[in-house]
Amino acid sequence: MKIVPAASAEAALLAGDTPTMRLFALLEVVAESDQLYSLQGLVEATALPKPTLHRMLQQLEGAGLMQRESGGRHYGTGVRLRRLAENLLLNDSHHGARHAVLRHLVEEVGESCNITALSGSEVIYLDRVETAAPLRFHLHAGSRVPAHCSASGKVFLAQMAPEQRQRLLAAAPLERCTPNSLVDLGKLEREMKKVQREGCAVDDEEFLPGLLCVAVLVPPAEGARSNLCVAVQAPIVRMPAAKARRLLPALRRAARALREIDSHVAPSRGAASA
Amino acid sequence: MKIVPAASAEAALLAGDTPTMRLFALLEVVAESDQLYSLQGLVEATALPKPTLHRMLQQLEGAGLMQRESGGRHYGTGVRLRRLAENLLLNDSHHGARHAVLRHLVEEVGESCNITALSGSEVIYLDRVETAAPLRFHLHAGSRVPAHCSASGKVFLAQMAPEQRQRLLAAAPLERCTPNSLVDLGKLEREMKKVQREGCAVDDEEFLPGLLCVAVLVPPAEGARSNLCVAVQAPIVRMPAAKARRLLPALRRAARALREIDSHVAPSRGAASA
DNA sequence: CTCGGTGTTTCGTTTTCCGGAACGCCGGCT
DNA sequence: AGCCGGCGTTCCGGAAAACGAAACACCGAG
Repeated sequence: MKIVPAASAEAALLAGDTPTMRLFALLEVVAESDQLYSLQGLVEATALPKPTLHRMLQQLEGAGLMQRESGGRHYGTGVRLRRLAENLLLNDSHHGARHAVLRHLVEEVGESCNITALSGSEVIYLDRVETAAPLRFHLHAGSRVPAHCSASGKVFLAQMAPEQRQRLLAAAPLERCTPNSLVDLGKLEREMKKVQREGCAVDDEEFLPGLLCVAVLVPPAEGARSNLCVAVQAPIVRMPAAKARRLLPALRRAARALREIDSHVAPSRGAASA
Repeated sequence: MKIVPAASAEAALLAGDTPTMRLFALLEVVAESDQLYSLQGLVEATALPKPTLHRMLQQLEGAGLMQRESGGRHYGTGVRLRRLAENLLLNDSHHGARHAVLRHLVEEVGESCNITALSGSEVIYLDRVETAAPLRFHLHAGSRVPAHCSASGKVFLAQMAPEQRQRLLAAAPLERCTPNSLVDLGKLEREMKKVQREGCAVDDEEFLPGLLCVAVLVPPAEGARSNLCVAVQAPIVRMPAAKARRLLPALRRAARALREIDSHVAPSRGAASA
């Protein structure tokens, strides 16, 4: 039983289940703000014990991920971390390409769109591009949503074999996010049929009140299954179901474009350097 | 005293004294090349035991630092890691020597300059210093611009392997920001040749009407690639292309200065301070 | 239905991490 | 000077995580 000391009104404590993740969270804290931290400052910002933090910083410094600044009394990000960051952004052309497709789709349909994947029984937002419209939902990339009450989630579920779906859904009681959420296994099963028939799923205020969402699967290679969806999401006042369905062709085009991107993957051995 | 076994042509084994650092090294391996790795592929690339690698990847995936792609058989970098990378580069630029170099450059050439990095298919302004002249474009640090119609973006694209560039550009139709934008793949490819030949890229009203921009790469360590550019940006009425080219020596000096900042950090090992 | 290659799980051992308590250092105050 | 309070650093025994050989599960090809 861990009694977390309530972290005060200040910044939340470091999330972290394993030692490594705590280290990572520490890096995020430092990277997120444009300042140098003293040990004591980090103690206050993270609510971790001082010796622990000291050890972590030592390790990070030794590895070149952080470095001391201004006479050793403060820590900043290190060269190696910067290099990692640069390489990462420079090289992730898969993500870059997907993002481009998404941006183009948003421009075409005029509403916020996102790319999702299933992880366990949750849907992860891999990427998201917002519409320019002033009224919009704020759902950023990286967030997670229960599968049973999201359009993408229902698409993923619908392509599973029934018993696989059962296993996933039976694991935990279906959370009711809104009055519209499908929390009944029977109803959900019928919804699956509908999704299979229509080749798309609609989330009609099942996750958040006022939010309507339509998702289609990025078509898999061949007979296989896919773990990528594209979806459009908008306030229901601006995009009722009827209008959303009219956007389906554009969604499907984007989905096909995304398949193209993911189709060619690297072999085991790296070739890399030109 | 540690004698590293000659690193070989391939990054043979993972350096790492502690479990966390091994994880980090793994991230570096994945971030350094633009490809998706299978578990087996990573076993070959890192010489780590398979179950160990499997556990590491599980942990990273659970934390959102990596994610599975193309049907769960391959791993790529995750949203959270990308966000960390972007934050890092953004915030790190504000204080410190880089900003000073930039300010000095602006003073020298008399026009607004900025430092940029590529993220996916967009260019991010890491830092920017404005000229004092009253007529100027308002483009602040942190904003993003499509790679294909910005000078910095073209520099980044030009250093990529052709197929990587292809993937990035083919994903979505190239947006035409102005009549001058290069939206034709063939033309763009010819432009790449030119950039490689001249060692700099010019954006001649391709992003905003009336805006001319010249960018050079911050030279990478050795044979590697870089994800940093310096560029000067000004109204074309004040800085026509001919005048911009006359500023190239100053730009290159600044670029070299920026490399210096990133390279010599004086860690305990290596010495070799310039 | 075997076989080779891959992804995944198990489990006893080894290594690392954890953080309360205590210590040393320094600058400001009396 | 002497005291004090904040900060960085070190110790060390209990707790937790990582390790990786072996074995298992899965799939498509022969």
